[in-house]
Amino acid sequence: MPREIPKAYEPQEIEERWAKSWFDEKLFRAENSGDGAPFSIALPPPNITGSIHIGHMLEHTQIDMLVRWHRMRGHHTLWLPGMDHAGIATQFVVERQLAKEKLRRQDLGREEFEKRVWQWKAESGGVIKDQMIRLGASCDWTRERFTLEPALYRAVIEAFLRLYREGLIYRGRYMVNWCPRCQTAISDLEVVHHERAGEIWNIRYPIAGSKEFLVVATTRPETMLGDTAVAVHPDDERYQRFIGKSVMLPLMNREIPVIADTYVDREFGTGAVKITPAHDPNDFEIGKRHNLPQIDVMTSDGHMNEAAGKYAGVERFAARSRIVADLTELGLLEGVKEHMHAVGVCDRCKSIVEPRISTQWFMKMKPLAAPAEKVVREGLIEVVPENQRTILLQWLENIRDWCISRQLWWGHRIPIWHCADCNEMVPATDSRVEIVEGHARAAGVPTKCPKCGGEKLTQDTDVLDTWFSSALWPFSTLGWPDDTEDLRTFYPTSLLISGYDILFFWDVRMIMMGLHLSRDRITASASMGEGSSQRNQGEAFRQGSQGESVRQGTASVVPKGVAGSGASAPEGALGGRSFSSDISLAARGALAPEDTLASSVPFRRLYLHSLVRTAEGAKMSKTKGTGVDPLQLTQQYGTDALRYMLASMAAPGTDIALTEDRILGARAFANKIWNAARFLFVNLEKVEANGFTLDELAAPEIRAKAPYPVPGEGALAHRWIFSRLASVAAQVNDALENFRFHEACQTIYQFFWGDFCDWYIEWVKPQLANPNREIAVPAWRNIFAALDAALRLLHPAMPFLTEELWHKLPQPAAAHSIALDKFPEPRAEWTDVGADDAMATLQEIIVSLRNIRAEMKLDPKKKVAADFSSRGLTLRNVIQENLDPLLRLASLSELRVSKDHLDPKSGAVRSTAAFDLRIAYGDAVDKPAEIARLKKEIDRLEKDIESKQKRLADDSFTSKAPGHVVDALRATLVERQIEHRKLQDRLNELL
RNA sequence: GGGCGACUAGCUCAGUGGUUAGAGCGCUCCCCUCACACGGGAGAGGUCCAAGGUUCAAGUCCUUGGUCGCCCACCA
Repeated sequence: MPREIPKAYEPQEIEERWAKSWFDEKLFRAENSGDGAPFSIALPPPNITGSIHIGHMLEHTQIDMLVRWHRMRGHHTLWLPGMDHAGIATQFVVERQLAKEKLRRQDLGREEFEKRVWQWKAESGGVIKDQMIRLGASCDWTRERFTLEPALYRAVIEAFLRLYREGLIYRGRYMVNWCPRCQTAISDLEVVHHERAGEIWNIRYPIAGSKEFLVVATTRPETMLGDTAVAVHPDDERYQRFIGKSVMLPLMNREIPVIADTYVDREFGTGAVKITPAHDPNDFEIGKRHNLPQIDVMTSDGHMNEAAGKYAGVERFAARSRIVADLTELGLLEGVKEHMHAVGVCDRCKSIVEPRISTQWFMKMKPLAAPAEKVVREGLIEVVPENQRTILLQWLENIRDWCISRQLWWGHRIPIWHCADCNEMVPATDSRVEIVEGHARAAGVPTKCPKCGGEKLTQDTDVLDTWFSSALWPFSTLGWPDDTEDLRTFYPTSLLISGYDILFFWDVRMIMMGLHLSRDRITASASMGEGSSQRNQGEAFRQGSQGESVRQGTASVVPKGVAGSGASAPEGALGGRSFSSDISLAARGALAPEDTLASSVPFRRLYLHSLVRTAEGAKMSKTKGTGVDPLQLTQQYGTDALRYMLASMAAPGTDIALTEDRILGARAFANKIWNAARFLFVNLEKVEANGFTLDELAAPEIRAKAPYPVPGEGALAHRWIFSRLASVAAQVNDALENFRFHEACQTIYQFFWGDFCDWYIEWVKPQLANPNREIAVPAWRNIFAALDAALRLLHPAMPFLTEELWHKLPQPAAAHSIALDKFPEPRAEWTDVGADDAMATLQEIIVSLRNIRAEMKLDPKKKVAADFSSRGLTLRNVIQENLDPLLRLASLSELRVSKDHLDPKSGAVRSTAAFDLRIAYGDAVDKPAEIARLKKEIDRLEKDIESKQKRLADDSFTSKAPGHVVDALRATLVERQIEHRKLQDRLNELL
């Protein structure tokens, strides 16, 4: 065992060594954990694009603490890691790289481009994994998954096909959010709104065949080129006479009708609205109601198209300026005002999003939301903190259909083929995948159109939103759709820990998909893609929009083909895209039975952790340079310190502002732990000379039998520290059970630094050097056992340091790691109320004596005599029994114990209700200072006594408050009165 | 427009109706005592944003207001 322990804790070498060892040994394989109840948790898969940031580290620290805690408590524990292909984000990164070579992805072509992305993934996709390993995440890396790997690709196809057959996925032409930079549709959630000062223009639209105008207001003049109507409120008296007439659309010279629609707000602007059904969600709806044509005036990259007449080819914002200028010239611009409004931008590239009509794939959300709502409402998924539960439920109530198709090349390609002859949509025959050049693609390629027999089938070019595959993560990673051992063992997962910022993107969608899909698995006997669902799925979708039985087996089903697509699709995308729900409440009542729901939730508990912010409270941002690199902090302060700092600040529901002094504090703590252990080993060397061996003092079987009785004066501290251990273990268990990481940290911190170091070690130091084996051996045994327990308590938060120190203690030959050791149990037989009380009193006495010394400015090295007085015989006995440590810790030469009055004139006195202490004045007596102190104290006590007396005099208090509260108050009052009298007497004697 | 959160010591934050509201850092004084100066000891420091209300009892629950922050939202 290495004995050269450096004075200051140097984490770097230790951490790197253990991180590598844990990984190489596959220490955290689920198979290495205990055989208790399963505890499973899926890592929120980081995007392959990035590197670990401090937010990941917070998340991983919290997950890791719980995972390690469960593992140490013997649970069959799995933390399943993996990465997300992050479609749009990754494509964005690789496109940027291409741009440096002056290339666009179109120049490469789809296949080449995909190769480039894979290549890039091979180079940089492993960064996060390496970082996680380095930071000590105790994942089962043998089960690592990637959303685009074959097995998960297959799960995605399977999920798509099922949902498609059920009519829950449909295709149609609707208003979507279009990013002209990324050139793809994006979901509502990927549009972020920024309040901006823009302009609103008032434009005159001449009434056809008249000199009058209708003035409309717009913030986007360029869209006017696609106007197909002007709308007014039907009851608006100003415009009644124009309804049914038409106006001449300026610049385009197109005659468009004036229509009446109650959507129009008479109070806003001029009360007349231009209607552009192809470029505005509301106008889209109005357009449908009034059968207006939809004129798309833009290209996919944000330029005006040929429908824009002379503006064709002009970039959208350039067109805006030109149109405003042209209107001005024509005298048709009535005015322009500054106007605050929310501009939607692409979450990824920050381009202004263009609402646009396009043919996309959508998922009906209402039918999926109903069961999700039920499980959350009924607590089958527990959401912490509580307010996030409300937010989640509100979002589910207002859910709208999800645009799941992306015009990207990096992702899961939609498993639908289009017939060139009749436009029929033909789904993949099954969910099989084949590996081509190392990567998966759908293998169930249909060869013949079932409708027209045509053989010219081409696969849909769109890919699925990244979040579609993420939504399957908890079960796809465990082998779904196959009925695997892992799925049976670890699904539903026990817990999901995620940031609240992806609650809607991910967490909720997992709940919906999990409830809908996870129950139907393919048994091992069935071949890939040919299984069928065995269990009754419940009736949820029997009464779905198609009004027919849609829940059927996996591959045996004749595809429903166009169900839910085209004209028969539910109304609207944006705006009205709210799936006019015919899943009624009655249908909700026919949801699957509780136990089935309970066994198909993706996770039983959901904990939304806080976000890390800068010291100023702003969101961290790489572009602003306010992001913090956790690996750099790790280099500087140590991983354990950083982990501890993050955990100690992770109070549920509040964001974390990162400050350096907290990290310094955590580093000091790590150092403290290191040095406490160092103390033991350094001193052990000294006694080894006397024939002691580490094994006899600290072998596992020796530690197991602690505490050992220590004869004579030293017994108390030993009884007390084990009593503390029991209580601390219970508190930590309780805190971790409730995600109160900060509380767990604080409890351990106070135990280790305060109880273990400041009191216990100081108390028993002389015993360890005692030549009498009868004393030294049990003392050593106890302190090693206590240290060992403390390390195990600390391990979930500070894995490296504790692993290192644990290995310095003798461990069973088979033991690999503290991570597989047991978490300390709150052992009832360790609880010792008598020791707790006695110790508390002794501590109080010692602190009081030190206080007197400090106030008297006595030389710290000089030992002085003191007097102790108490009427309590028990207390006096406690003093006598512990006189030796007491004298030492209070730096006294002697303590005279009596029950006599202590004269304050000859020394400085401190009193509690139970005892008095006095240290005789030496040369200098600062009487005025003592009198001032007494007066202040008396004043405080008087106020306190008064308030207590008042409350006790109140009948309503004594009659209504619980008895123990009243009794406690009475008891305290008596104590205060005694203290007060003592102080008053002393003051009188001094005056 | 809706919703959520925060406001407690100089700073950053805990605080789960019930004795005298806590921690870390910082500050003051003392100590380089043989594990640790990333240390030890002793202190100072708070009308818990404001005003009402509920309650025997409010930092804690309710209402209103203020300041700051965040999320959601199709008012041109």
